[in-house]
Amino acid sequence: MPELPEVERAARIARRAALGKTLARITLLHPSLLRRVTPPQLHALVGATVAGVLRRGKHQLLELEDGRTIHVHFRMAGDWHIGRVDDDLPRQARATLEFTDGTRVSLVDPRALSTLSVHEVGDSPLPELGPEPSDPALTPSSLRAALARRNGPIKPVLLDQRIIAGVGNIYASEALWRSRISPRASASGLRTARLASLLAALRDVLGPAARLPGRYKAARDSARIAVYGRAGKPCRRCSRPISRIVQAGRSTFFCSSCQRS
DNA sequence: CGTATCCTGACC
DNA sequence: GGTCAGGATACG
Repeated sequence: MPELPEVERAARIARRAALGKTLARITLLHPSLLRRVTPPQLHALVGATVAGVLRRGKHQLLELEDGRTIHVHFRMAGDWHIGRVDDDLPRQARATLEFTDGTRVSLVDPRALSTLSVHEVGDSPLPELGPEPSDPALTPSSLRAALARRNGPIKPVLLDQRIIAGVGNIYASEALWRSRISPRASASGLRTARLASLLAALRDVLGPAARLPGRYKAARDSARIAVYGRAGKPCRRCSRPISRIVQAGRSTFFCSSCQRS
């Protein structure tokens, strides 16, 4: 499920469910969650109140009034499910956050790759991340500078969260298709004009949360996914078949006819 | 740089 | 049974 637009939506849902509420109980339902958090850390959260729910890239931060932070990353398949403490647990619930008002926020994840960690005051919960797509300081020339020392093809580099936070495998392919740039084009070789169109395409395809402040985009066409998963089907621009290749272990979909290096 | 790894489920 | 999966990281 989750790239930036889906995580943005999830963070909103969590915010509506949890903001201002006080934790009554946190339960881990799958041992994979123990990779980043200990039961004592979780028990110590009881009684804390959620002061804010933020998204940064694909990361979610539940900021507590006392300055601690709960960090959640959905990885490939995580999502929130909101319910009440006496509801049946959703299938594949991996952790639950229960609040004193009876709200239950469940982390559901069929693959159990999601991570949850607790950070004390002064302990930064986030890894090194590039700018948000919506950051006005992100410009074609700043992007060019960020790519200057990168050797390989552009598509895998776009997945590096230190370049632009929140770009994932689907929308990387989509943005390259929209800007007619080959996924195999050299990252450091792209000139500012082409990066301007790539950046515009990324902001467009990543949805409202990725747009520059104050800019609207009217139509959310159903053709938002133009290439991903469409190997062999006709390109929506030139009708030639879409190709699938593997780069850095991930699928890339593109049109070898109208996307050029 | 590429590859393996963490997990489970869907699909061929 | 094998392959693939919208992510990230640890390795060689």
